[in-house]
Amino acid sequence: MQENDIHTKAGILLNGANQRYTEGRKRLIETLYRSGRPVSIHQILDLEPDLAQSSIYRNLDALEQSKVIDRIALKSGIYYELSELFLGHHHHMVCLSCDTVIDIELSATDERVVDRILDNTSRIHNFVPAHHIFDIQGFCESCVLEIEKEALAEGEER
Amino acid sequence: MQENDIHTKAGILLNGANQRYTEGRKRLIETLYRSGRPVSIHQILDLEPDLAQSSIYRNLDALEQSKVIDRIALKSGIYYELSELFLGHHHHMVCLSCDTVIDIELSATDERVVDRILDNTSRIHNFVPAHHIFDIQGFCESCVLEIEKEALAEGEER
DNA sequence: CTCAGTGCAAAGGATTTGCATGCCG
DNA sequence: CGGCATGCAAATCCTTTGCACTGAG
Repeated sequence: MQENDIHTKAGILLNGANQRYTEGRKRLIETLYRSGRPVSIHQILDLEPDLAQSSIYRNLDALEQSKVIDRIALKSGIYYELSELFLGHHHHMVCLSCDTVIDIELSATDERVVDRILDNTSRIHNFVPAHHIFDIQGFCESCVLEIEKEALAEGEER
Repeated sequence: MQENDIHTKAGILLNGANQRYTEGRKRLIETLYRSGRPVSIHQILDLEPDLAQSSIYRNLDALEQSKVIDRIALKSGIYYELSELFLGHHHHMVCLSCDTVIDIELSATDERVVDRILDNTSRIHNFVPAHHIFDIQGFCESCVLEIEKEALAEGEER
């Protein structure tokens, strides 16, 4: 999706929720768009040093409620990204070493399988399903290389 | 697993991590065991009013590092429960209305399917997988009844 | 114009830390 | 005993709130 389309769509979503599309909100959306992956609150505050912190918090709330962005809870904290209305349905891979989060997509088949499991399991427990979270935790390529290098260095010491 | 066995096993795990099995830690484990579901930090603080807050935080950390308990990050906050070493591998169903979290198990077949998807997806992205999180978000039975009741009442008003 | 959004500063909560004391091993 | 764990209070960090001012519609 083009950056222009994003702003148009975000404007419509905000309007529909009786919210204005202000400069500060536009900035946040651009930051999320450019990052291309979930961004932690800490990172957002760093990336937007000249927006008031209080406005950032308030705007993230407004954008979340208007369904422009999604809030993601991970062990390493809260992250935000453009909502699935922009990015489509997807999942996350979280590196347990460096806390980086990347978006991934399952094949259509796998996604269908996950959906079926979701429905069956929900039915068993009289639960009305809304979403599923299927996140993979592990170690990203660069951290694995890092870890292997350290292991090697340790081995040589002995 | 019996309560006695839990304490024995917890003691071994703590010992292995050079940690003592103190009264305060025992209390926390009992609270988690009795709850039978993930418990939020807020709830833990409420349930243990005569333990110092700082000790609770420190002990939750110590227990997590010793793999006695698991920390779970959800949109509604941080939760703790006995680790999978005690409860076995399982997943969570989170009610978006009342924030209750319950443990669920997938059938062996479904679990195998999820594992296969996990492995394939990780391989594509050069990622070394450690765990997967497959949590279901939706509305629990009692909240659905509640919501339906309200909808009905609204309908009658008109 | 008018009201929602902003910035600033202060309040409020949650979590962490320092230090003297207690208790597990 | 010796050192880790505890309790208390203070410090710190994160997030929310109040209020006067600005800008979007």
